[in-house]
Amino acid sequence: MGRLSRKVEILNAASKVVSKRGIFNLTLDAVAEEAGISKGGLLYHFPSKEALVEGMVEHLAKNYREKIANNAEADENQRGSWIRSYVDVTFNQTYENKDMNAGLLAAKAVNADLLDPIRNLYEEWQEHIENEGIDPMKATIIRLATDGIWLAELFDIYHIEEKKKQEVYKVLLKLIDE
Amino acid sequence: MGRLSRKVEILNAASKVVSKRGIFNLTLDAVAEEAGISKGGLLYHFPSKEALVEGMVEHLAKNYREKIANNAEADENQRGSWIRSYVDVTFNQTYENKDMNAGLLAAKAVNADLLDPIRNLYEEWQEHIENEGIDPMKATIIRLATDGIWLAELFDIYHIEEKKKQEVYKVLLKLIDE
DNA sequence: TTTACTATACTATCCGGACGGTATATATTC
DNA sequence: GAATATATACCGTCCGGATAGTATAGTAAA
Repeated sequence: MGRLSRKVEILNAASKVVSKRGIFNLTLDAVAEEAGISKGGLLYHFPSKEALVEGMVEHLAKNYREKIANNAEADENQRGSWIRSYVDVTFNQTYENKDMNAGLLAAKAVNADLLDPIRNLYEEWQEHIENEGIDPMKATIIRLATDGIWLAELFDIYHIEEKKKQEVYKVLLKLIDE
Repeated sequence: MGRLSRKVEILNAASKVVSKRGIFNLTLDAVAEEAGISKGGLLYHFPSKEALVEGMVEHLAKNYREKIANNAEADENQRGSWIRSYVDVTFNQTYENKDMNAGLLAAKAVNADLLDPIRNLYEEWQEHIENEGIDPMKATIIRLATDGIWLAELFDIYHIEEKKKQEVYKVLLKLIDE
């Protein structure tokens, strides 16, 4: 297997379509074209649009879960490693964040039940964050503030200057260790 | 004018459709039915779907702006009145919050430029929050944490227990006055 | 009679998904 | 090893239904 599986390629294409062209252009034709496959081929792998979105959410939940977990494990300081990892990953806007947003929007649009894997993720993280030696309330507030950044970026609502964003980032990290 | 203007009724109906049935069901027919009007009547008031969504966003931005401002003015304590108002309104989940979410999602889906009034609102509030006697960084973090609650409720992603939510609320309010 | 509003009928486009095929690889049987 | 069968992966067309938007004729009130 020298390349990503076709399924994963399709899922990435779907995220790309949403990110670049919006939910209303998440059509089977558009995804097929972006993935370089025919519509028939797409439907072979995902028998319906809903199945496609389901796949998107599951895939991104898996990726994100691993990313945060690996990041937390790599931290030499155990205390607060999960909340630190969460803050890190959210602030370091990567392509995964975009995929996350695309998946969230797609699931919310197609069928809110498809958000379940994200709900599970959210609760898992909260569980970790509240049980790693940091005052739970403080940890929760740091987490929520991080989610606030996420909201602003999801809707591109608040053009926070990079410098200011980095300051917030630093303050949140410092708060963890106080 | 003993009743709301027809336009406003239509805008409320549109928000309701999005809240109850999702973005993909924000169709002219569905909005017309929800508003108790014909499709022709709807198109008389809003000549296109985009115009309708534009109307939604402008209307909710106006309402929200007034609501936060009134709340801030009614506060006997000047210091921190805006951030307090912002936290209050966001935590007290009202129908306006639902409308806000519906409008955000609709604008994001139809044409992200339509989010401009929200961008303006966001920056206005930030301006107030950073200049009312509270340490700007602290105020920003409180605001972001509040937005985190907003994100969770927008996607119904985190089933925070009401009790816990109220604790967070209280802690944020207390932080303002520290 | 103008303005504000409503209703109905219709058009053109788009989209999900079904479907009939094709190509290739691997087993199985004789 | 030739012939037959089966599974997997993929392609491109077609169709019914939904939807945005148009055209037009009407009503109520000021």
